[in-house]
Amino acid sequence: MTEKEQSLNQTADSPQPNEDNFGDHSKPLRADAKQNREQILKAAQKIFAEKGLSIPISEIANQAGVGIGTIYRHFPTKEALFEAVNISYKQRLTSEAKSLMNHVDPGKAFFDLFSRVLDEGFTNRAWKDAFKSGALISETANSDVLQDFQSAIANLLTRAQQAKAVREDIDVQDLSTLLFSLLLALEQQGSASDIDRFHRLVSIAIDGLRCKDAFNKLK
Amino acid sequence: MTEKEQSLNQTADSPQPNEDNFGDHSKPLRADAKQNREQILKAAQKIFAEKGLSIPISEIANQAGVGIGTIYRHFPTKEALFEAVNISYKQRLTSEAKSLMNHVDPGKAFFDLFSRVLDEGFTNRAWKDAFKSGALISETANSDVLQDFQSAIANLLTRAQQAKAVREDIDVQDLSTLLFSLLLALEQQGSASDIDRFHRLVSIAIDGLRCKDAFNKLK
DNA sequence: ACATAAACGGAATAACCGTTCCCTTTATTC
DNA sequence: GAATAAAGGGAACGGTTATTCCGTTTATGT
Repeated sequence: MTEKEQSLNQTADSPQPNEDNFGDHSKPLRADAKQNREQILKAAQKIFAEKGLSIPISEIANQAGVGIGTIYRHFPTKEALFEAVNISYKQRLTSEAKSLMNHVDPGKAFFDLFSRVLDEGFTNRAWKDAFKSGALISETANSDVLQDFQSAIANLLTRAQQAKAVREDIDVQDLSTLLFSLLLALEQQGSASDIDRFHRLVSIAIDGLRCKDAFNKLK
Repeated sequence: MTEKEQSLNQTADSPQPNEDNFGDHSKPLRADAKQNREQILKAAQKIFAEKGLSIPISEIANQAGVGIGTIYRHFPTKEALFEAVNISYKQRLTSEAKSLMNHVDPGKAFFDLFSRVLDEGFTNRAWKDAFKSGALISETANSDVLQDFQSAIANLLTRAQQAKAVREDIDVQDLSTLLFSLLLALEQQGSASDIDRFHRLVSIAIDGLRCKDAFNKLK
């Protein structure tokens, strides 16, 4: 659906104004360009967080005070812009995950991260959409950040499982799916005082994840 | 987004060919009309179940062997068609719920229904979309069927809670949200052998829903 | 068979958006 | 303060659908 008509109106020598500096860092940007790029990212961050991936590009352009063309000068597609915005979230959570890795209680460390990811999603719609579009689970580019994120989580999970704090039959994929599903849950549901409901859901998930050995020992 | 331009191209006396017999049962349908209506419902049921709410209407028209116009003669909007299809799912599950209401073990009865709803969603995309569009939780029309469904579930839940099989701090809304979230989980994720993953998820949810008293008693 | 209202079909309409194109504006360099 | 290449803006394009409109076909009653 994206790779259809490549070289249609491309009369073999036109200057190809776009698809230039997207890998970026090739040439220093002009002063105004750099500023606009930042405005765009800021606006995108705000609007994606509020309304999710589905808003029209034009809305971001408005908010940023630039034209649509300017956005496309800086980012080849809407998705690329979205990705750019999401990288920072991923980095933040990754660093939180890493700092939790040395926690004395592997179970607590794991469930802390679990809650953090969900809390982020509760207030940040872009984060949910990132999960939805698979941006956190598989996919293409920015694999450095993504892999970091993945392996940090995997590490916490494994340690928690070894400590018998988390049931052993699940893997990172299960975890992603579970997170994904909880994040989506509140998407289109009533919005108001749902924080209580949300916490109850999280609590159910956490109890469900717990290793039953802890209880079995009591017998 | 749906109530915008009402009477724009409406020159005050045009015959309004549509919006006639949608409340229906007013006049007996012509023989071929009745047959087509059934074909449409059958096709819609199949295609919605396979591909969800997002397929174009034209695809249903093809499958049913009728023109687009015919569909709109019978159903005022795409959503109305979707709703018509979904009513039967709701009715089926409602009757299952009712038959579980007298089960000796309220806990088992509740978790059986819980699993049934999820299994349905696992193979029926329309069912997921129904949840997504809120069709099972709040909303407008067909309130008879919906209320039946809701109260049947509420009943099972309450009984299970009274029997200390399910934690007492949740309500039907929580339950809906949880179901909703699990149904959505597998939507855009890998598809192949996901049934195992799905069952693990369900198992997590069920364990999380259990009343902790059962374990506490062991102390 | 015929008349006629009901039902059909599907081209045309309308609205929405991502992306491109190209003309205009501006930062930078000398 | 020109010259010029980079950057900006936003109208226009193209694709996708839901929905409408109206000329054609058909079931039904007589």
